[in-house]
This record gives sequence, structure tokens and C-alpha cells, in this order.
Amino acid sequence: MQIATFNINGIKARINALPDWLREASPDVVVLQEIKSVDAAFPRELFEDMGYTVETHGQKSFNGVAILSKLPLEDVTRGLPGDDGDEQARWIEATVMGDVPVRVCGLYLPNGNPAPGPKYDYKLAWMARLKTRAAELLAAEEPALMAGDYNIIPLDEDAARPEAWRKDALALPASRAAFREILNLGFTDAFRTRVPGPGHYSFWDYQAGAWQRNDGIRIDHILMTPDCADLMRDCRIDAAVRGGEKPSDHVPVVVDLAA
DNA sequence: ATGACCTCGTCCCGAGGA
Repeated sequence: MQIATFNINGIKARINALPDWLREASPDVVVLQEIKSVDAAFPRELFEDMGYTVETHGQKSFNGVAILSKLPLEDVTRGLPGDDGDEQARWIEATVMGDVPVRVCGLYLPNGNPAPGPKYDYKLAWMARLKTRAAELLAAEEPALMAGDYNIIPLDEDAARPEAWRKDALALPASRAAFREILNLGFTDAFRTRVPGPGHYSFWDYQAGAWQRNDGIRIDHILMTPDCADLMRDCRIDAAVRGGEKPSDHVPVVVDLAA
């Protein structure tokens, strides 16, 4: 089973590029971030006609996440627990009913800039709630993964120019520590089990020819519980998508599970 | 050497992103 995460930066803007990639890569499941659309405006028929079940958790203009799946979904929930006052659409989960059921969480973690400030406080508070949910997933001792745009550069090797990010919310020590806290509960970063070392990115800014110069960062991650990691066959970043027609500034990350 | 982009909204600029 192939499960992908893809920050599409607007479903309307990616109305051709996303279906093109789905036809080419044919993932069984994809979690989307930044759909930037309310649920009613999401072009669900387009994806249903391609064989996908569509579950969205959208909002106007900003944020918004979704799950597309060729396999049946059960127990869909929306919103990250822990703050009933949080209006931002950044979390969705569902159980994918393959040969082995897998709990799939799609997330769009807050950017947090400028730091320090209220937006950074929101990022760290959101990560604390994420850690709580992550601990629950581990306690269930079942295959589960959390995939999405984490807006975290875990290590210097995950940026082409680490010094440029030193004071950024994506790489500040407190951001990295919060990400490590979650990893240290017992999660596995799928991509890093397959490919070590620098030079592997999932985001390139639209500005300044970042793609052409390979001035990227790795901020889209798939974190797996041990029961899920035991099923992993492969993981890849589909970087070529960034060079396509009218691309998102992010590219898909794909994990292959024996499930 | 410097500057350089893109998306959405009810919209020709500002906010947000990373």
C-alpha cells in the first residue's frame, strides 16, 4: 500500500497538477495539506471519478487538510484534540482498511513565524497537543502513521543553507526539540530509514530560483509507530514533481507498506 | 551585487506563507 503526503498549496491552483501526479504515481492513499478551500468547494467528484474516497477538513482561504483513498476509510475524525477553541483546519485522521488496517493522520503543523511571538507560541502549543495524540497512537500498539507538512527542519542536513534558517521558527532549537520529543516517544521518520545524509528536500521556495539551485528544505515527514515501521518496504521523495507544470512549492513524500 | 514568488479574496493590494 502506498501512502503519500502532499502540501498542494491550494486545490484550485493545483487542479491539473494534482490529478496528473495521482495518475502517474497512483498512490492508494494521499493526505493533502493547504487545500485552502471550504469543504463544499473542494472538487471531490474529480477525485471520486479517479477511484478515490474523499474526506476533507477545510476552511476559507488558508490551511485545510484532506484524505483521498482508494481503499475504504473508517472512523474519520477532524481536528487535533486538546483545544476546542482552535479554529484552524490542520488535522484529519482515518483508518485505511487494507490487508492490515492502518490509522492515517494528516497534519499541517503551524509555520510559527515570526518567532518569538503569538504565532510561535501557537506552533509550540500545537506540537504539545500533537505529542499527546502521538502517545495515544503508540499506546494502541497498532499500525499508525502521522504524515504531513510539519514545518520543521529536523537537522542542519535537512537544509541546503542551514545558517539561513538559524533564527526561523522551522529550525529554532525549541522547534527541533519539540519534534524530537515526539520522535523519542518511539516514532520512526520513514524517509531517514532509507536515505541518509544531506541534499534531500521536500520544499523549494518559489522565489530566487530556489528549485533551480536546489536550495531546499526537508519539512514534509511521515512518522510511523513501531507496528507501522515493521510493515515499511520503501520511502521516497518525489522531487521531480517540483519541476512540473505550475507546481506546488512542496513535493510528495511516499511510503510503501506491506499492508 | 541585487533581486527575485505564489495564492486567496469578492480582489488590482494586503495578508500569509516558508
